[in-house]
Amino acid sequence: MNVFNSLSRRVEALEPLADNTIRLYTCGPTVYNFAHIGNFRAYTFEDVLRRVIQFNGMKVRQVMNLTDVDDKTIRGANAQGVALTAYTKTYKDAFFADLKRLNVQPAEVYPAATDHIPEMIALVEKLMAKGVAYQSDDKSVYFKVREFPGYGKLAHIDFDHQQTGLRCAADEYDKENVGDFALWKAWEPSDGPVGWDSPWGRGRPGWHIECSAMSMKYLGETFDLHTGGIDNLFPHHENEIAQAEAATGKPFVKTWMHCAHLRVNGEKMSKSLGNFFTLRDLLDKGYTGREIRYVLINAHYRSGLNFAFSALDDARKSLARIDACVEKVGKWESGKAGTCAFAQKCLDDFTAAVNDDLNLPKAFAALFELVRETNAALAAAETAGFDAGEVLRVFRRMDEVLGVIFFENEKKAVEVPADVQSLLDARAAARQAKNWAESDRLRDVIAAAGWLVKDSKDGQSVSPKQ
RNA sequence: GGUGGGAUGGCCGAGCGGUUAGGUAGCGGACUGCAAAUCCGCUUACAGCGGUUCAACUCCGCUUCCCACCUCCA
Repeated sequence: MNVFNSLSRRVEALEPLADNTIRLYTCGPTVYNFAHIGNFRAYTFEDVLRRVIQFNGMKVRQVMNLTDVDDKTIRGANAQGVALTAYTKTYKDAFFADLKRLNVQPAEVYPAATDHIPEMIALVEKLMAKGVAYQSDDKSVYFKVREFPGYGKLAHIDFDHQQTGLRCAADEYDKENVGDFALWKAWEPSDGPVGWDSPWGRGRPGWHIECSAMSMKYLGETFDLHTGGIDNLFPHHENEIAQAEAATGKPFVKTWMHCAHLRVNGEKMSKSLGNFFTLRDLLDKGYTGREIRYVLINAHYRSGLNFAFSALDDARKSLARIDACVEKVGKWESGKAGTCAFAQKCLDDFTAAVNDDLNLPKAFAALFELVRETNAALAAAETAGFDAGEVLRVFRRMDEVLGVIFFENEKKAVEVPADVQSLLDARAAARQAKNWAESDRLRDVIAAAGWLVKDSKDGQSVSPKQ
């Protein structure tokens, strides 16, 4: 399995540092609002990543943090006059519900920042002791970027040739150097009741320290893999490296992976453009989690993904075609047991694709090749004699990574209502009598009731109209 | 100003120095009482201008346009 490492900027083999287990830290949500589909591109990318690792016979220990204390959560809680924990709980619960709708496998650990304040304070103390952090006149504690020689190695930025403060007010804080970042933020009146006591006075942790403290707690001081959206590469991940490596003197993370942004109709998603969608927005429009997942994972994670509703419509049709094929294979009982050459070929192509830096579009091409070959073989049933069980096994194997074929939590069992069933019975009788006019009329009636009738040699079948 | 990534057929979206990506849409045919589904075939795209090469969508240069990051947005 090969992946692109943002640190080396090369495709490298991903091999566990220990125990045949990939220790994976994935930057999670700030729980101040419902997550949007851009966020979910990152989470589905990480889900596919962990699935491919497992597909290759390795184990995964994934940690995803929940940032439940920062400017936005504090502002939101205080604006509503509720406790921070009560405010964030709504969005934590919503987040997990959304992940489930997208068939994202749960991480092994979901640590919340507010449950790890002591660990963060301990890490800051360590950095103070090493002389790479200082408390300024504003009582906040900052990391001294100049004291960490490797600063910029992830983002590949040469800070001697940067114009800083172009986008952000540089005079906002009382820092020695504009690049220095907050490890501990001193309490301010606007924080209201939110705050923790520390050796530096009341305050709260900086954002970056949370990930360094929690990742090292659950994964060790050096671990395999750390991921997030490309926007996290700098400064967040750069700062995590600085904090962790300055504290431990050891390499922090071996491999970094970042996914590109999602755009909507070619533009950055933003509320002012009116193209800002939460998962809930799309579900309300009638799209399913399965269809959304299909769209999100059907582009290479390092390429910008241009999201459009037409893509969801295409996804619906593509999935229906896969479903139809899988259903037919499931019903097909071939006498021939053993191997299936075309299925094996498709699985080989699929495996090569996912192991080539998670090339999901290519993997899907292998899946559709299997669909096409299978349909062709089924159409030529008498002479085919392939092993249907083998084909089904390959579909299942592929779905270990894709998670869109056997999407059980949304492929609800189809129950035909009694009134539709009686119409079907009447239609069957009409067809028996070759009364085509009545047969067609009943088909229309059934269609009006929301069901699609198909005729075949074996009689009629119905499925809910999409 | 600095850095990085892009511009592929109606739409989405891979890829590689010469061999079909794939999906969806469209067209024609087979099958079907008619549909639907399925199968077969077709429609042969790589921003523009130069250059390298026997051969470039794929390498190099320039131009145009887009996106991201440059200190707390996945």
